[in-house]
Amino acid sequence: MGRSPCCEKAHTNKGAWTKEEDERLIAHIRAHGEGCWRSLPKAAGLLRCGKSCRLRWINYLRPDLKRGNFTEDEDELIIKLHSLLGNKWSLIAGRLPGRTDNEIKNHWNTHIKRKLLSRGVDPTTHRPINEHASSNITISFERREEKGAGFGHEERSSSEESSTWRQQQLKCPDLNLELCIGPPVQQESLEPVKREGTLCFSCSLGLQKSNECKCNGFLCLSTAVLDYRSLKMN
DNA sequence: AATTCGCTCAACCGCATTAGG
DNA sequence: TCCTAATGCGGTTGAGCGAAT
Repeated sequence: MGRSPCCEKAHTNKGAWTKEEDERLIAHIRAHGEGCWRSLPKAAGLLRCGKSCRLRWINYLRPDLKRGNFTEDEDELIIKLHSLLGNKWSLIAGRLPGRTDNEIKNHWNTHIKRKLLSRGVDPTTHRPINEHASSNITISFERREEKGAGFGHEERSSSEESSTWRQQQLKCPDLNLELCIGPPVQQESLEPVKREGTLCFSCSLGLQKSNECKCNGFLCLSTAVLDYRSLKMN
């Protein structure tokens, strides 16, 4: 019979939030903290569904939101993160303090996409536009020595599928798109400075590999290789 | 002044994932 | 281990606004 609706649609408000609703939500969260969104509307005296309350709080009412225009640095960071993570807006937002996934997604769709196109870069693949017009490119995230057992291929059990994979390899024999991300080449990487309270990229994604991680700075990919299989596992 | 057009962004929807019994 | 409810996420929509005609 399918899943029951997240709320009683007949008795909930929709559309723009009023000032009074905002105030009720803020007051309730200040008093009781975040969480238990399902029961929050009733407890706060709001005729909204829990999802709507959560979204309103996260995207608009949270006190730590930055708001305002994105800086050039933020734009470039979003572009870099998007080239690594794709449309994983919540992960990208995790690297931009004070910005929400919704805000970044909107900014990407309205500004950054256009910016990249004007540079002649495909916003989806992050490759020059005239390059991919001639061929379809399959990006492999696996390490060479793990072919056949790595991320994206563990389900390839049948011989038919593996031969398809071999054919793809034959089509592009010189194409090696192993994703290997190194730490940024900066002065800082030559003279590591310990920044307290900052997490490396892996840690912030929950990929920390305990003894290897030093968390020395921004986007320091501790193992120098972002293992996408771990991303999938986590 | 009225209308149209394009842009922005808050909010919604549906699916995926996670947590708990 | 399975099932259900709750939460999270990404794609999409549409109201509101300013600029252009």
